[in-house]
Amino acid sequence: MAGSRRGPRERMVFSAAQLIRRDGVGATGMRDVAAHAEAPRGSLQHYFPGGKEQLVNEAVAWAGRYAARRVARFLAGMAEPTPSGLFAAMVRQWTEEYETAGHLSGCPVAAATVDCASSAASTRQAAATAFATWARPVAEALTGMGVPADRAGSLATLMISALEGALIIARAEADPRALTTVVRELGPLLDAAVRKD
Amino acid sequence: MAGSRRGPRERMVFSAAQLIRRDGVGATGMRDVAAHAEAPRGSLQHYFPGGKEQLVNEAVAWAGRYAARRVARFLAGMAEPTPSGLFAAMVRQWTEEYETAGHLSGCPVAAATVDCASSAASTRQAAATAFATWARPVAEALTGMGVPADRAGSLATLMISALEGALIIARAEADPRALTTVVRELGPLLDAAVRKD
DNA sequence: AGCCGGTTATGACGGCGGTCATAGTAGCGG
DNA sequence: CCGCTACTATGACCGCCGTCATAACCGGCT
Repeated sequence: MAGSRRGPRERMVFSAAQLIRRDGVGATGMRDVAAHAEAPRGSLQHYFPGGKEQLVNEAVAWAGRYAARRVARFLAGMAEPTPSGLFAAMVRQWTEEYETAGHLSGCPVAAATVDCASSAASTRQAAATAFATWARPVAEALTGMGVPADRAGSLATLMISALEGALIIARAEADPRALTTVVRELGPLLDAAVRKD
Repeated sequence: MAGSRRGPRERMVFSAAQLIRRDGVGATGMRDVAAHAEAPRGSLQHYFPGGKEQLVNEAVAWAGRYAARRVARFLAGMAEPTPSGLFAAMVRQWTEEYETAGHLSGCPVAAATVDCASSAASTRQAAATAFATWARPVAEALTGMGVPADRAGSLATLMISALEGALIIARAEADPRALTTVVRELGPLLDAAVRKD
């Protein structure tokens, strides 16, 4: 993985996001993160003097930026972009993971929200900005496809909501069916929002 | 609350669900559950010899049945039921909670999935059946409203997905906006699925 | 060489978690 | 009164976790 080429700090943030999205925040220990990142345990307090909360917050922020980057890459790779195509591409990331890995992991931002929203205000805030970071390029892409500006933001929220919710159901069912279902049902609505002209 | 009239066992299951949906599974201790239920700590191992996993599983199952019961009550209270009306009623439960309590808690099934799907197989299974228990009456209601049978199940999945996802975003933002957004955007699609005749 | 800031290494500490063991109580049929 | 079952009570055990303290490294600079 290209991650091992990065510095130890970024590796730990990356590993934290990976472990959190699989096991949740509570079940992810600092020692686990260091081990997974093949980083020295002593570096944790050096790079993250704010402790676990800081590490989690940075992992969440990293995930938000990563999701936004994915959206940009999807758009660049689509010849004739459509809202449903973008949504399908966003979801495909997880269905592909299921096909290759044989199981489904969740979204670190969702995990952090579920585990920390009521206890750690800073993490809740980090998750909110992560979602915003993710939704912004989606909404911009929609307007670029001809969706009226006043609906683009709402539809972006709907897309991410449906994705996150379906991901949870799919994990519970250990089956990506819910993901493909929301793509199939939501796609037409999204395309119908494109301004005809 | 009517809960104190029930037996201690059911009270503990109820309390577990409440604490889990607020703090997540990892951050919810057995002692906390007993204290919240005003039940003796010693009763935990008596009623739940399977330990925390059993308690969590029962809390998840209870939440699934509760959600299904809510759906039935919504339908009974609606003069002219429509898909969008049902969805709005399902979401309203949380927006109302925000208005009265001033903050948003999550869904215990989602929390259990996020925290346990990759570690406790029985809990993952319990969450899957809870979602199925919830989705079934929704799908049946949709068919009763004239939605073609082959789409009712898919739309029920989409409704629950959008609800769960929006709930996570709303919690992160500490604002129910995402919930109202998905109702507004998804409502028309749901109503459009009703067979015209 | 000597120093020094940025790192890594390691062990200890306090707290809390789930679980177990054991004893206690209350009710009740015999 | 006995014995039995259902339930309650309490404390102890062990392990893990996040955090801190302390010391060692190590490259580069003077």
